[in-house]
Amino acid sequence: MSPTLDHTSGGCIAARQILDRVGDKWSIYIVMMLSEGPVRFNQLKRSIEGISQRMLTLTLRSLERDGLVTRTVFPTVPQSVEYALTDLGSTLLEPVSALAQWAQVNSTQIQRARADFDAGAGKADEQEVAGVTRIRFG
Amino acid sequence: MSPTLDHTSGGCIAARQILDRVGDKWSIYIVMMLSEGPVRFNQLKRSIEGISQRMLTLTLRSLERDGLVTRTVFPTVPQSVEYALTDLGSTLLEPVSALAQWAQVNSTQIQRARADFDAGAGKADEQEVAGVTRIRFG
DNA sequence: CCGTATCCTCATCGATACTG
DNA sequence: CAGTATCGATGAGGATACGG
Repeated sequence: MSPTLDHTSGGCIAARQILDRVGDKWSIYIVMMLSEGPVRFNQLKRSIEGISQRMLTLTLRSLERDGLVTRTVFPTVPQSVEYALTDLGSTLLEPVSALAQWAQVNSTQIQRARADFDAGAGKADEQEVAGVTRIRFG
Repeated sequence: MSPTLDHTSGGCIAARQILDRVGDKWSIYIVMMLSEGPVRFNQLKRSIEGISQRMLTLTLRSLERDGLVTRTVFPTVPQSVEYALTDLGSTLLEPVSALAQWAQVNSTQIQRARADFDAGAGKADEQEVAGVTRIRFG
């Protein structure tokens, strides 16, 4: 393990804040769709399976507010609006991709752990119980 | 920017799954508290500001189910229970810390973006509007 | 000390309908 | 095409009380 992992109080707060930002239901989908260049509103809506118009608007506004995406209106008729990652938004892709990669690498292990846990649920004699290796003093 | 960022369909799914896992309100706090060694239930409860007993239990169960933490019961009187990261849980700390570091580095920039956005809200003449640089065709 | 059970609240999000 | 407005369901999560 790396000895330089940041698990200080500040690190916790920072982690939570960014997870609040990008941990919602749709943000990463949008960020990843925009990773290759600007995309129009309805293009996003079509390519992100299951997103509602409402949530697409809300999530884009929120990303725009945080300086992660830009919104550009083209006054054509009918109008079209393009969304694109800012430089800041682009840099976010790196740690997010690292997380995604971790997930892909360890997904089978997690699935097995879940299956094992669910299989053993309720069986008291399968629970891990340590012997009394220490006496309480206090 | 790195040319090897994974924004494939599989990468999206993987990202969402891990964010569902670790993006909830309390998981990172717990994982980070356990990063330096085993901690007992009530120690966790005391050190994680604002967590309820209910949510601590639920989140720990969920982390245990996914093979990220272990639960060890010491049959002392009264009983004590220690939680610790598994090897898998430890490896998760790295991408999570990367995210936290990104958040810390860019937090001021985000705060300013928010302030700017909120200040300009409602003022139509401040919105970014592109000229008609292309004609719609179909 | 370490939980589980119950109730209650509030934010999130989908569905639908309507505007420039 | 790109939104906004409104409503309703759902579920996450806090408070509290109780049990092993």
